[in-house]
Amino acid sequence: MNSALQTLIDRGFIKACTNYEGLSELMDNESVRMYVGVDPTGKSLHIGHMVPFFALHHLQKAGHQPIALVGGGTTMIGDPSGKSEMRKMLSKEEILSNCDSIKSQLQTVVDFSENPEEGMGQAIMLNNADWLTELNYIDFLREIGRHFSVNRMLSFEAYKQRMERGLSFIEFNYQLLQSYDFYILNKEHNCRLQVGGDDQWGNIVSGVELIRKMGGPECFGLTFNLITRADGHKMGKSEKGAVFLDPELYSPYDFYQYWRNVNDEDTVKFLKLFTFLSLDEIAQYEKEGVNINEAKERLAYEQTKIIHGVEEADKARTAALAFFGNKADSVENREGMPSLTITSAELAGGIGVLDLFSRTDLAATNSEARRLVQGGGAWIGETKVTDVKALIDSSYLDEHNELILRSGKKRYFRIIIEK
RNA sequence: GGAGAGGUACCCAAGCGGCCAAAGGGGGCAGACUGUAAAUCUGUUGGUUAUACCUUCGAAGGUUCGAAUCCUUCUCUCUCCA
Repeated sequence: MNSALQTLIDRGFIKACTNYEGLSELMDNESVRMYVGVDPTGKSLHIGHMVPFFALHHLQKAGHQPIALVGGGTTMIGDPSGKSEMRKMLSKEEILSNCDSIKSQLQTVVDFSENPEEGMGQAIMLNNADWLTELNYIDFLREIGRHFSVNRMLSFEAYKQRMERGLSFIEFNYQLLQSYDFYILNKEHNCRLQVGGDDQWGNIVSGVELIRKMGGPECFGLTFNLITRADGHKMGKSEKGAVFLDPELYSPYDFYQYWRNVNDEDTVKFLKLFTFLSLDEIAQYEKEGVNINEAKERLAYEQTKIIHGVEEADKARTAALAFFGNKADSVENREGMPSLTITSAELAGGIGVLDLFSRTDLAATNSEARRLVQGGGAWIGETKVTDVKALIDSSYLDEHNELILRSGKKRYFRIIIEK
């Protein structure tokens, strides 16, 4: 088996492949161009989107050439999946701006630079709007549509389920468009492999078949396991919704905490999938008697480092250690914490607890803050606040002239006082 | 085009004239237990200047002392038939 492919298998990425032997041979013989699709429906990706890109990272390192294909064209018609959701018809401008931010996020894992390191493959980013928007319906049906059998499409698992609940014509066409993408990428860029989540299996296979029917070379499809959590929750979802990569939407501190708090059973699995640590190194954490919390700290640190950079990772880690590890909580250690600045004049006048908490991320509204106080989960420093009418003034300041608000045991927020 | 069934809070889902800010479950938050884990148990879960008030049950009108509940129109979704 090809060593790069073997790496993906060992790390737990792979679910299925259209032809292991063929792909392995191809990868042994040449630098393979491969693609994965991503829809620019939002400003930020979340960690669930990243699995295929982590896989691409390993393949790029082995000298293969990743293509990130943003679905600018497919997004134009809106994604109809999810029955209660309104179709998102994004403007071209929105899509373009989304593409930009998505690219910068992908750059943390895949190297798109012009001159990648020695031995690494060249990565590029393309947008399927470039060819999809020009399509002529009649031509498309004549050349592409005739290769698809409705009977066969309906036999795919993805559609079977939708037959129960209803399936719009537009959604039914996704498979054709995605297959066409693969066909174009093969023709124009010599792309031989498409990778994606397991839910993409049907679409990927039909792309491979389309290329064959159109007289192209044998192409390959590779899908990755849908990542699940041991507790059955959806990967990448948290109390705040999706765990976004954008620091504006999900602070690096919270991001670190998300990984720090994964299930015991998931820890090693996630180390393999979401970090670049060698398997040997990860094996250290699997040994009997190893403190599972060390593994989780490592996971959180490595993952934060990849997405937000060393600096943010360090800050998040020191902040976390300061509050959970009983280390001296110097001001530097608080840097990674979400914070808010208020003036000393305002504080001197006294601020109601509810008001103060609702201005932080700890409570969205006054009522939520009230519940928190009444439930006994609101803290300022080491003082539990139990009176909803309490006025917070400078007497609450700690030795660093700051306020550290806390919701329960885990969520912290730092109030910085401006003179 | 015809017939029927529906649109309820973050999600699923009860309610079918006042006791409804709306049962139950999921999810979230907090408390207990812990290892910043899981499981379990308890509380809580529209908003506000808070023993009261305001806005919510697809949209707009109407009946009524009083509507998520009844009537009219509109709109969207689904199922069956053509």
